[in-house]
Amino acid sequence: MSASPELDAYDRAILAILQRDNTTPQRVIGERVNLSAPAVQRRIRRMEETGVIRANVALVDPARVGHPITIFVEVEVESERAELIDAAKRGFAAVPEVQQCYYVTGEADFILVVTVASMADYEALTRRLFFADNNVKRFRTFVAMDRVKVGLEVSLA
Amino acid sequence: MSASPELDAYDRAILAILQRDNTTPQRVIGERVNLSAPAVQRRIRRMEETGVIRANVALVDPARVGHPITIFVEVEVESERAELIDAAKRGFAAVPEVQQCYYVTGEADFILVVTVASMADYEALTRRLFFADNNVKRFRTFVAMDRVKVGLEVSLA
DNA sequence: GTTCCAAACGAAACAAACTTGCATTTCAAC
DNA sequence: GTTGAAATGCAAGTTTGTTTCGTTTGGAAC
Repeated sequence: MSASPELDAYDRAILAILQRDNTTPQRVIGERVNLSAPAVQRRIRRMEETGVIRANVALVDPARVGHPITIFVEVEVESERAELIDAAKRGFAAVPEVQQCYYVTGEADFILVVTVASMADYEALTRRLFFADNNVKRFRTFVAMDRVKVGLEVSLA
Repeated sequence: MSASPELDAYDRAILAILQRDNTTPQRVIGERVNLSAPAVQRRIRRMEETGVIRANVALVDPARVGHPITIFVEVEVESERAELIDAAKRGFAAVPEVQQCYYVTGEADFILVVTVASMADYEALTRRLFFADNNVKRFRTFVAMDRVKVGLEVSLA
């Protein structure tokens, strides 16, 4: 899971395809990158084992499963004592509505991406998550009007 | 792609599995949700056709492909004229390093998630993206120290 | 309660994709 | 050149995905 045996151009080409559609048959991938299907398969397996590929998932449209609202939250904490920060990380990560959580530098300490069914639900969430937590000094809310670009694709250029 | 024939408990159970691992065999899914493999298959295909499932992708660890730095950027524009906003959307979305882009309400107009190889690269990106654009009034940078929770999973509770 | 229809289901046959074993090739170090 | 480790392609074998088809289910109209 740790060794980084260096990715070559084949690996990158395969990743570029899988990042967009991991249902692409290995035979087709092989044709596009000029390798046989077994070679492709072995490279994929190796990248999965070494953690280059972290997961294979279906991307679901939040609006179609009852979460039409996406919200960004900047959270500022009172104390940055390590154990309090760790507790905050665990707390945020455990909430299903919190889709993403980052610990950041700058004018905020955490940035969260949240999906909810309604603003009322968001309001209830802020109560549970921020107002009930003594270590949260302040938070700022940004409601997404347009999800211009959504994904976790990484540039391989 | 538009009709919403309402998802039932089976569909949700299937989605919950696919959101975490879309390589799970249909038979296994069937066993877990109490359906036959063909039934599972038909439901998945329907959800793909109707857009509930937007894509099937491999999630790649950015650090392992040369992009160890994740950055949030709040962008504030001068004018919110529709055509300028649309131009900004297209411009941001076209940049490979811009992994996510949202048009938001609040103290900023856009929030970007960017992955880069180095701060020097980020500096170069800001030059191209913000300083060269007359409509960008100001931007704020938040560098991720810890990617506490990363994903696009949607709560189905 | 019965009839009818459309939608969804399961079992089995079928097709496609994945996986493994093995001989060959590649390439760098000697 | 020779050697050895690593990767490759081919072909066989296995698993998974897909289609067919007859049956069941769940309503709506009667």
